[in-house]
Amino acid sequence: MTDPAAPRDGLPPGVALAWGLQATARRGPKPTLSLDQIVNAAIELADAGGLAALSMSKLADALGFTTMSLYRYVTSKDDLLALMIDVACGEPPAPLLDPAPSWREAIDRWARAILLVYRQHLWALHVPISGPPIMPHQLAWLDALLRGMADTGLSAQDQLSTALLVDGYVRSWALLSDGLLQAATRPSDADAPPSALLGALITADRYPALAPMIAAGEFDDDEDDLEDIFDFALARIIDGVDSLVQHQPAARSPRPRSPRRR
Amino acid sequence: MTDPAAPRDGLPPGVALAWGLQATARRGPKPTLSLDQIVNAAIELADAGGLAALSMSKLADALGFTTMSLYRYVTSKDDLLALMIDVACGEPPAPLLDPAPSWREAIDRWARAILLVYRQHLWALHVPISGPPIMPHQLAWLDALLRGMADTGLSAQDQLSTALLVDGYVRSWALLSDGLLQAATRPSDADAPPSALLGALITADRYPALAPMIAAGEFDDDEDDLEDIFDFALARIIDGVDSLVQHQPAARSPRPRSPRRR
DNA sequence: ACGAATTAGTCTGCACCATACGCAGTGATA
DNA sequence: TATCACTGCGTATGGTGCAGACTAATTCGT
Repeated sequence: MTDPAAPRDGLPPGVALAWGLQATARRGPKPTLSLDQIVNAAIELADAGGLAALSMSKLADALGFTTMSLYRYVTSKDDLLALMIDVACGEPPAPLLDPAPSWREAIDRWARAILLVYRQHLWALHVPISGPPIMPHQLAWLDALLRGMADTGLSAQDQLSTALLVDGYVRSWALLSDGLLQAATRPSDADAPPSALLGALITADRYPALAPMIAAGEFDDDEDDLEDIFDFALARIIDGVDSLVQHQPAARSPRPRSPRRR
Repeated sequence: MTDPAAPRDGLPPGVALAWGLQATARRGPKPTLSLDQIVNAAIELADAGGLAALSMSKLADALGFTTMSLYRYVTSKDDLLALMIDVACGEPPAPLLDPAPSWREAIDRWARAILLVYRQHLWALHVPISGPPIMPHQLAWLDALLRGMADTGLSAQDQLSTALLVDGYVRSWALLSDGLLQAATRPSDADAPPSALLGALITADRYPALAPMIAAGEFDDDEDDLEDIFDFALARIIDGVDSLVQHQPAARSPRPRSPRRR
């Protein structure tokens, strides 16, 4: 309880730091390190080599300090990860905050913008979610998306649900597409062989719908195909929202919230 | 290269095992363990305590063997994880394979069925994706979904993209909803306080769209709200596919594949 | 029937991990 | 000036995945 990162009531340790509310210390030697340095160096390491490449000792080495000195700034590695995610998200780019020609366009732009972020910091998606988003930058992104949906006429709940849908798909897509690309650009030790061998295993009687597609080569995706898949899915999501918007013009409440208990 | 798990050309080690093509060994003492035992015990451990609770030594302890004995059956922990995922998926339940009244219904049922699986084996979603799905049960699930979409009239590529969309959203939803529920059912050390404190931090000038929603309590989700969110998103996805099906009745090819290079 | 070949499980050891704890020095405050 | 909160470091603990040598069991070729 003597760490400098215990500033306010109830808040989880890292969260308070991210909002910049630490009771600035006075006594003692000036810190030669700073939280910013640490977090940025950690992001650099994780960007380069994934979460596996980020250990407290490697991070300390990169900064020229010993492992344990980091714990003066961060209460645990999980804490550090939370801060890293928030910094890595960054502020939503300015064009996203300008009013878009339509909410369809707004969602589309938002999804593509955050996909870039996720791709750049893929490790962030591997950090387990431990609660609702409460970090400033995450909320800023969410706010940007909600602003774009303002003129859909949807209820607040539906807007939130839509935001979760869009973000959720982008996240899983970022993970999947990276896995596919990485597999495709590997030394080929397990590239062509499976394609042939699997063709023999995926028989039409066990996989009646899949087998013909494999045989037709629909699985041999290159990078452009992957982009097509994302475009397709995003368009489907937006169409799905659109069909709701069209059919429920204004002041709708077709999905009443379950009555509040307690 | 002397392990019994090196069966066929090119295939990654675990994959071959999952398809059941190991060159059955002859000489030497009879194995007292079996791959099934190991994988099932590992799944049990992971189900109970997450991926963090699964270490080779804990697994060996649970089976009453030493750590290293496991490596006679499995070439690496990653290998084990791949096998675990395949077994944990299991065969798609029978009702999913019966023809549904409509493809809309088929997608809906499939998504809810696989959500149950993901919820039961959440750890599986934390294992990084390392390539296209090539395990038998994963492909069986994919095939089941594709069968349900057969009468959409969509191209094979669009069907695949749709499948990826549905699965991708379910995955991210399983992860998120678990995180939210876990946070909500925690000892309350960080439950009520943030809600109040964050309200003060999330100001209307920095978060113009979000702040009113927070103030209105749209964020205080209970379990039923979470189900509503999933229902909503799934309906949006299906609607989005529907709008494409409606506008492109048959034999469509509006999204030409990018021309094959190489 | 017997030795050779092959395999199952164990043991030891290595490199690495997060982090608890205590200590030395620093430097602003009383 | 004396205090003492604070920074940064060293050491230590108990964990991880896994390489490699070793023992004992089993089966094949002869």
